[in-house]
This record gives sequence, structure tokens and C-alpha cells, in this order.
Amino acid sequence: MAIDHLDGRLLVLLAREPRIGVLEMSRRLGVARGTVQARLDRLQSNGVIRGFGPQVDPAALGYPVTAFATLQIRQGQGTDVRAHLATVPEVLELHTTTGGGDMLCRLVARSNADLQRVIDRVVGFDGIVRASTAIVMENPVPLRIIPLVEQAAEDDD
Amino acid sequence: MAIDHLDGRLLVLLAREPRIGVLEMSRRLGVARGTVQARLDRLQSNGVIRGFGPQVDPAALGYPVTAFATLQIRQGQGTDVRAHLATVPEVLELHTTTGGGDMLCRLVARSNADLQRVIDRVVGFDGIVRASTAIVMENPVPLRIIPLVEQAAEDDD
DNA sequence: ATTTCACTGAACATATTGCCCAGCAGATTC
DNA sequence: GAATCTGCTGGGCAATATGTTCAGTGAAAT
Repeated sequence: MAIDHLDGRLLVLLAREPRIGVLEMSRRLGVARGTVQARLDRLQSNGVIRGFGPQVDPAALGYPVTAFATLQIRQGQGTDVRAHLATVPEVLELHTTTGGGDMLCRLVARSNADLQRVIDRVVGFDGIVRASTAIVMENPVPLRIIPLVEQAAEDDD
Repeated sequence: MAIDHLDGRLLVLLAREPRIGVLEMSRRLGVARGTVQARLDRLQSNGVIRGFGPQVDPAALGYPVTAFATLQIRQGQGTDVRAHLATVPEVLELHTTTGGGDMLCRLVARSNADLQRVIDRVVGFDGIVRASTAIVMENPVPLRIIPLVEQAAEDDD
């Protein structure tokens, strides 16, 4: 399973110049077009490539404040809480983590004041015992995958 | 600034079917091709759309374990720590947050055992005082943007 | 009344796509 | 050793999409 060296180069190329076509990729990688097409298909059915959705910047949408909230959930309320959080647009991401009934979610808001409204909406739900929020000030390493892809391709499995 | 209703529909369409072309989009949205092209260009130079990079699943790459680590940084060491963490491929994301010298980072690893290695590498650096890690068990809400886009488009700014 | 702006609808040459095929090399199986 | 698979090559084809330009239209701003 996983990826070989050519897959790695393909992914890195795709990450750097996402809009180039199959033909151009085959030129850059020095392989036949059919090969690139086959690799891409495989990577997608593999699930390695989940999709090519546009990466939208919440800040540019008017939500410049990001925060992470750790939620403590009352036993047995997990399912309800999940469903509740899924209905809040400002919840961009939700994880359940080790340690009691804990969840971690990524929030955005229009301002620090607005964040209060979002948090109230998030925690204003029966089943959430306690919430602690950390507001993001800087993002020195934005979500990235290239270094990991390169490592995985070198391990060459 | 921000986006109007057509931009919103464009983004949602693009998020749902990322590989469709400009022409097909114009057909779906019922507007001229030039309009879609102009909107897309604007959204990209706006920074609303950061890019179209492939969404790669770390699990499919052989890194099925995700964790969030909260790091406490010694005063004045922030820059060094950032640089250090940027060199670790398993650090997918790094944020500095409110509250003392705290950082939050997203990690992946090949296994729970491997996570220990990653954490050792992350915290094995002068300037990191303390680390507390939460391992992700489930991901009920994967990173998403559509609901926020829809809300922003309705607010119609 | 005039200017500006975004959108339309069309045209054109060029490039890319999806699909087909035959051939080839290396590895695996019998 | 011979047969079979699998992945890659390199080519050809019709259909489609792209980049670009243009003139015309309507609405809003000056």
C-alpha cells in the first residue's frame, strides 16, 4: 500500500501547481500521459487524494478569528453533542479525543466579540459540561502535507 | 468585500464537484462563461480561494494516528520553536494561541507507538517547557467550509 | 446626460481530454 | 522454460474546453 516515488512527485507537483492538467503533469514528470492518469485514478480510489476542493480562507470571508475549544461532554451525550455541533457553521472541524468525554473543535468568528456568540451557541447545549477556549494569534505553519508526502515517498512503501 | 450570492453558489459548486471546468460551471450556474472566469479570478486574487491543492489523507499515506499537542514555550523562544517544528514533517499545522507562551499543533504518526517518537522529536527541543497531547479517536466533523460559505453568502456582504 | 462597471453571447485558434490501441519490459506463476 | 500479468509507452482520434477578444446591454454612480 501507500505510495511510491512517482506518486510522491505527482502529489507534490499537484500541491504546488494544482491547476495544471494531466498532459502538463506528464511532461513535467517525464512519463506518459496514460501513466499519470492511471496514477491519479489510483490515488483517488485509494483514498490518498480525497478531493480537489478549493481551499477557502475564512478570514477573507469575514471570519478572521480562529479558536480551538476543548469541550467536556457528559457521559452518553456524545452523539447528541456531535449532531449539535454539526449544525453550527462556525464549527469547521470536530474531533473526539482521548481523556474522558473530551472533544476538540476549531471555530471561527467575525471578531473577538462575535466569538463569544459562537461559543455561547456551541456550549449552549445540554450535555456539554465545560469548555475551554484558546484563541489563535498566529499560524506559523498552515495546514500542510508536502513534507509528509515526501517522507512517505522516501520510505517508498 | 467578501462574497455575494453568486460567489457563494460558485464556491459551493466548486467544493462539491472540484474537477468541473469553467464552462460546465457557467452552465450549472446559469451565467456566462466570462462571468464565472472573472469571479474565479477575483476570488483568487481576493484570497478567498487560496488554492486547489489536493486534499491528501494522511491515514492513506500510512499515518492513521492524529493528535493535538499543546506546547508551553519558554519566554522568548517562540521563533526558535516555530522553526524547529516547521522541520518536522509530522507537524501538519501549528498555531500560537492566547495564554502565556502556548502553541497548539496537529501531529500525525504511523501508530500509537510511533506517536511517542514524533512527540519526542517535537518536544526534544530547548524552549519547550511542557507538552500535553490529546489523541484523536474520531473525527465527526472533518474540516469543512461549505456551511460557512453559505452563511457568508446569505449575509451577502 | 455621461461614465463606469459587470454581465452577455459570440467568435476563433489552440490545447486538452477521454478513449482507443499495439508494443514492450519486468515480475510472477505454472 | 513458457505463459500470464501488470504497468508503462507512444501514438492516433473525435469531442470538448480553454484563453482571448469583441461588441452590445443594462444598471448604478457621477
